[in-house]
Amino acid sequence: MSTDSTRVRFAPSPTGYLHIGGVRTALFNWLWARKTAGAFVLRIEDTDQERSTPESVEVIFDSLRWLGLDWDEGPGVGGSCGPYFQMQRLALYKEWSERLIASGKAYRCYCTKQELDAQREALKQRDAKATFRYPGTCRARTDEPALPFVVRFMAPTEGVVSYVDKVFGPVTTPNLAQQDFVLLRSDGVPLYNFGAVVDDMTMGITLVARGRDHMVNTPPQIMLYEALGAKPPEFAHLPMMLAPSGEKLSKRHGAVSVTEYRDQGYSPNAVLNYLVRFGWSHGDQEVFSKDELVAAFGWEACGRGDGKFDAKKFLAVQHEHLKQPRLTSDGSYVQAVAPLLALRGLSAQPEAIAAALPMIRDRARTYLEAADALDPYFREPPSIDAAAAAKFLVPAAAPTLRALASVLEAVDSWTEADVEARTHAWLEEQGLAIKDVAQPARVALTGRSSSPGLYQVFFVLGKSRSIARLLAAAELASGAKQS
RNA sequence: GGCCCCAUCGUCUAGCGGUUAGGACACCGGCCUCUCACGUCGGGAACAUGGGUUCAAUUCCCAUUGGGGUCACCA
Repeated sequence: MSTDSTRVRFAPSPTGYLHIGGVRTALFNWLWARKTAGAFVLRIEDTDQERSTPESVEVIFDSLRWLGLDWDEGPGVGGSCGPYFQMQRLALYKEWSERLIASGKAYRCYCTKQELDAQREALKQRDAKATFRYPGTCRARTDEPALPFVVRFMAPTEGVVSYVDKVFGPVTTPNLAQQDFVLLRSDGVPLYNFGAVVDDMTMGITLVARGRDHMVNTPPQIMLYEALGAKPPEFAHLPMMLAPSGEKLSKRHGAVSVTEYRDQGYSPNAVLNYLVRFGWSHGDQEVFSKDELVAAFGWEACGRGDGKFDAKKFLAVQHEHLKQPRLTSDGSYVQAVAPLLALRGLSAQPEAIAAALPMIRDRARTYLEAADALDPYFREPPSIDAAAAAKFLVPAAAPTLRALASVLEAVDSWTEADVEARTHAWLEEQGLAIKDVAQPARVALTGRSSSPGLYQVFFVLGKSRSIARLLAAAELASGAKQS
C-alpha cells in the first residue's frame, strides 16, 4: 500500500441499528475515498461486549450495502491490515501497550473500579461540580503484584495539543484537562481511544473523519500517536445532526435507523443526498446523483454549525429522486417496486411496471407510495374503495359508463391521444362535460377517487381491461342502492 | 462546573468587506386542471447583542448571550 494515498475508515460499534448520523460519517469518509481514489476501510469496534451483538454487525453490513457505500477493506472483503474486528486484534493492543509501558509512557494501575468509584463519589460529596481525575496513585509503582491491572497512559498535564482540523481549522486544547486515561482494561480489551489509535495507526489511516462528539478524543489520541512514535493522521470533524428539539437525535425522535428508511420505501441515493447536504453544500445545488457527489465533495465546503434533522425536507429530497429518471432510472425504480408489489400479492412483469411508471413518477414520494399507486393496474379485479364507489358508482352513472364503454370499443389505435379525442367527441355529441364522467370512470378504472390523468390510465390499462372495468363498474352502479 | 466547538429566514444552507442578503424544504395565496398530485407564478420569513478595526461590516477581532459536545475498566 502506498503511503501517500488516502486511507479513511468507518468504525461503527455493533450495538444496535445503524444510526442515520453514523451513516453520514460513513458517507463523508466514503466520498473522500472515492474522490481521491483512496481506500475506504470498514472496521468493527466490538470491544463493548456488553452491548455488541452479531446481529448488529449484520445490520451494519446490510445497511452499508443497501446504501451502496462499498468498502475496500474490511469484513467480507479482507485486506492487508486485518483482522477488521477489534476483538480479533487483542494481541496487537497488548503488544503496543507493553511497548508503552517499557518506554515509560504508560503504566500498570492496580486500583480497582470500586476504589475509584468511591473516590469519585467522595469528591462529588465535597464538591458537586468538581471533575474527578485519576490521581496517579500507581504512577510510580514498580512492583508487579499478581493482581488484575489496567494499563494507563501517563498523560501530560501541562502544555497544549494543537492540530488543524479539516473543517474546524486550528484547534488547541490545554493538557490540564487530561488525566491518566485507561488504555487497556483488566481483561485485556482496549478502551476506545487506544483501540482506535492502534488500529488507525496499523491500518495506515491518513484521515480520520467523524462526528464532532469525538473532537474531545482527538488530543489524547494525538498524544498516543506521539507516544507510539507515529505521525498522527489528519482529522476532520463533522457538525452534529440534532433532533428538531435540539437534543441528540435518537429513537424518541422518530426513524433514525437506515433500515427504517429502507422499509419506508426511501431510495439509498436519496438518503445519501439528504445526509450529505447536512453540513455540506455546493452553492445552491440541492439534488445530487452519487457521481455528482463524488465529484463535488470537499472538506472546505463543510459547515461548522450543528443542525437539526428535518423529516419533511428529507421526504422532499426523496421525492425528487423518484421523480427524476436521471437520479432513479426506470430499471432501478422497477427493481425497487417489484418486491413491494409482490408483498401486496401482485405479480407484475418488469416491462409492465416500467410501462406504468410515467403515471406515477411525479406523484409517488416513496417506493411504498409507488407500490400503492400501482396497485390498481396489477390487481384483477381492482379493489374498489367503498367510499369512492358510494359517491360515484351510483345508479345514474351506470348508463354513462356503459355508453362510454361502447364508444371506446370503436377506438382502434389505443393511444392516449386517440382515447381522449374519441371521448371528447362523444362528450360533445351527448352535451356532457368531462366533469360528469371523469369521476365515475376513474373509480371504475382504478377503484379510487384520485388517480393519474384519466386518459393515461386508459392507455396503461389497455383497451380490453379498460372496457371490462367500465362495464363491471356499471354493473356495480346499477345494483347500488338509490341514495 | 472545567475544557472544547458553534451562531444568516421555522429548518438545511449560499455569502468568503461594498448584495434590493440568494436557493431549497416548510408555510400562505394565484394559475393549470377530469380527481389527487406534479408543475408554475407570487408572498411572508434571517444576519443573537454590545464593543472595536475599516471610508465601508452579515463578513475581520474581542466580549456578552444563547446553543451543542465531552468529562467511564462505553464508543
